[in-house]
Amino acid sequence: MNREKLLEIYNRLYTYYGPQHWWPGETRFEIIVGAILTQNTNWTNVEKAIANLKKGGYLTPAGLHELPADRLAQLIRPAGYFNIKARRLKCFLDWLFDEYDGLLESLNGLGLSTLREKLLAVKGIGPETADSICLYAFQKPIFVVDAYTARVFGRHGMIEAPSGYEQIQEIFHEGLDKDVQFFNEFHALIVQVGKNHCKPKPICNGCPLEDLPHQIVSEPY
DNA sequence: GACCAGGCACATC
DNA sequence: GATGTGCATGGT
Repeated sequence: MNREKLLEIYNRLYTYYGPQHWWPGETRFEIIVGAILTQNTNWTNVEKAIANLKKGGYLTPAGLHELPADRLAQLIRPAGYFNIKARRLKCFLDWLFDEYDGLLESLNGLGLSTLREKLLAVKGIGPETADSICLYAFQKPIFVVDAYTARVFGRHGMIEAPSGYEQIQEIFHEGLDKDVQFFNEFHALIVQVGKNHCKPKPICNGCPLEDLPHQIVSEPY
């Protein structure tokens, strides 16, 4: 039912911002680490943490698996929440080595719903992080919801007041074709408009969605 | 100095 | 099941 509206928003954002080339990260493992580090955190801070890991030569499953947690925490310090994120990375790696011998390729063979469930069972990986990993690291067709998604589409009247993660995700899965590249680009574009215009204090002037019906509403998610 | 950032787990009611 | 809180750095 919302297909037309969703596509109009996508087209406007794509016309305005162009292709986003997501996820920023050179390897599958870097994407996964970035997904955990960026939880509630500005990406520029994550880049510094990742640079530290790269510089030390630790940005591999084995490298991080062997690194002591307190040493890891110091390296990812710029990303904020460094103690808890060090533990979360460790949880992921412990699981990866316990269950799959440290081989990410083994995860690639799993179906989308199985992979998602298994990721969610890892402490520190919630719905958004799991879906980011599925979509951006493993090219599985799933739409990633985040705070920007809720805010942008809440303001444009497409999301009811209190909505849960899966409820919002359903809107996109129902209205759109399950296409990896399309989901990739759409989410990245939503982050762009969120960063530039659709903030808690909106900067509607110059927003590519400015002339669409919208109003400031309480955060729906 | 206040506000914000690509969440999540856990406690409490 | 809903709501509140801790986690923390760095840019605007």
